[in-house]
Amino acid sequence: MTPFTEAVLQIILDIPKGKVMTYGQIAHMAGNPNGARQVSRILHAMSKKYNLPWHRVINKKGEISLSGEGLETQKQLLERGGVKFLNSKKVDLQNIYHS
DNA sequence: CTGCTGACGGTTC
DNA sequence: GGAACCGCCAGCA
Repeated sequence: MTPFTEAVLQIILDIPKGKVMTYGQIAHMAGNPNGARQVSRILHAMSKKYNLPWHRVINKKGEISLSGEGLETQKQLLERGGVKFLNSKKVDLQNIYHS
């Protein structure tokens, strides 16, 4: 477990309900400005072992990067938290959390 | 240990 | 405005 991974997990857990963050933002805050991709890897791997709110993480366009059922699951979870959607994939950019 | 993959993002055509 | 390319490096077989 690298410090980067830990930081990423912390940040994700720290995202307030009803807000979302982009991979790039998280990576940058975790101390790795170019580690957006690693964030996605961490999400995938760690959400199985830990109970992570992975659904609060989206790409920079403000869209959900998944498709099919994953997309619907994420959408449901976000809407349940009060996040508004502009369309089936895109999240309202005002819901993006920045500290 | 080695190599491949990828829930991304910035830059360059 | 949009497609293509490249760098980044943590997991996993």
